[in-house]
Amino acid sequence: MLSLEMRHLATMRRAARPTNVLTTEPKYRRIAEDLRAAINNRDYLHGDRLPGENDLMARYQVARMTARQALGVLLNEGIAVAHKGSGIFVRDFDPIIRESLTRLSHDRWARGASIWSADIADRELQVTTRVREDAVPGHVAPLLVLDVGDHVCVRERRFVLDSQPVMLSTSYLPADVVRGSAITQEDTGPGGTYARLAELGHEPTRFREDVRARMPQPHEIEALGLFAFGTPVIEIVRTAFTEAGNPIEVNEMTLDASAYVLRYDFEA
Amino acid sequence: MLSLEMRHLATMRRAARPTNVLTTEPKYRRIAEDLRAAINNRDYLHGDRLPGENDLMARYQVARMTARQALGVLLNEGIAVAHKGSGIFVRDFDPIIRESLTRLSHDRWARGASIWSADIADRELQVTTRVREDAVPGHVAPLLVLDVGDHVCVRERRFVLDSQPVMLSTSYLPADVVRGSAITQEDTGPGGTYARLAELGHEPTRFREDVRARMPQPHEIEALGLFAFGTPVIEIVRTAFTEAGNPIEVNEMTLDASAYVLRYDFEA
DNA sequence: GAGTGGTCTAGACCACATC
DNA sequence: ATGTGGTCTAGACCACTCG
Repeated sequence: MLSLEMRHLATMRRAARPTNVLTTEPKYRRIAEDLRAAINNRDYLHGDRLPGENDLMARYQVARMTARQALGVLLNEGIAVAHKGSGIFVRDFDPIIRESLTRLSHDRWARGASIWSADIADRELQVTTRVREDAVPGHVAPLLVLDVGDHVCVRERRFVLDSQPVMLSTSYLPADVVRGSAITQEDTGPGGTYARLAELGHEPTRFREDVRARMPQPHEIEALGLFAFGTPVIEIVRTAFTEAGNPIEVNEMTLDASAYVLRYDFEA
Repeated sequence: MLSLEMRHLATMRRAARPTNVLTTEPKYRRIAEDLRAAINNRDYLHGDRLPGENDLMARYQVARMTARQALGVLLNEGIAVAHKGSGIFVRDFDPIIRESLTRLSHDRWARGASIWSADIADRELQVTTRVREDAVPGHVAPLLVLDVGDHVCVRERRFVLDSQPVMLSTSYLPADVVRGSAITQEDTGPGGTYARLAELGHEPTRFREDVRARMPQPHEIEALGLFAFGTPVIEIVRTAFTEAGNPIEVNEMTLDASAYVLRYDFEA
């Protein structure tokens, strides 16, 4: 183990940065680099336990806080996850592929199939739904071309796959349009919201998805059961338009980025 | 300020968790919550300086490391950015919208326009390109239906917008196909790589984009000039197929998630 | 019970930015 | 010159997990 440290002391002086002749990386980062290199080198595989705080303190002769800082780097990078009382483990990435274009093809949802069926095959999906009517949020109003104070039907859903929450979804529809339809019920019936909209004469035919990634807020960490560090969320804002080009629904989705790959297929 | 702390001591005992009757949030998190709430409450606006370590130590009567930990939460959430020697500031989000579908429409790139022109209007874009030939990387080989050991033309590009690096792009093409064409040059000529592929009888007509988000690796932090904390990257793997359905190019893109929104428009 | 990560204290020195 | 964040030490107690 000492030889390990000697090697790193030898590589401590690195290529010069702007002003100084010698720039030394902070200790915690060099420790993190070692661990990262070892992981990339397959010394530790998915699920393997990494050296803990005490190991690193002994190996590198540093204080506990410095060892923690080094491990914190890997947690922040999402390369490792901490299990309290047990250790820090290498993380893997085995995502759900979300087929985005074909999912919304007319023949699929018009027949009554869930738009989710293509994505997750035969894995067990549980959905909890809450519906309410409320004033349109400020950031949604312009997307639906509504005025502040106008009311919307708000459908909040939480998707749990194999007992693992994977997505939060909040859908906004003009209250005047959907009032009295099954859209205001928890169960929207066969074909879901879009089939009901079609029956109401507002069939959605064009879609826009705006995708961004960011770090989660605490309530999202809790609702999605994310690890406290290193897991971004993907935010999708989908707007559905009628043939006439009028927006009829806005759906804000928040996805655990460690669980998803979004797939978009299209033609030139 | 004392009253502020008193309020929080009052709300310190929270809704019960699994076993314990009383669960107390760690100090650093309650401090972080205060700051987050203040930001959401518009007490601090984009670019405003937040209370620093010394402020928080005095306000909350905690040690420096605890105050640092609280600020670290906001940095990790990407809500704030640290400027050494100056302070910690509220961050904003003013993204480039990347129009993904129309960008690749045939008439656009066939006419010689850059696929980027639609995205960024008249802002100044600089591209640095490196081209080389190499053995196909293991993770790319199956996408291009190549065997290990087969060679590919590798085009590495770095896009800098208004002196801010925003995207890294690595494109792989079968070496046998593109050898001798302008694709192996830094400047691929009018219409770019796809126009040259068309001339070679391998016109791409179908595209697949797989999108994921993750935390950046150190070399990506450096290459993209990211803040060290709180900024995920978006990874796009685009595969281009010919009319016959054969993959002809794989392009791995890495985007600063704080700089981009991906927009996908499509029809039912 | 021994080991793990999670939180916290009370100091210290440094590089950097601003005035 | 002062204040800022960045790094680091050397302790401590806790809750949790596992054998």
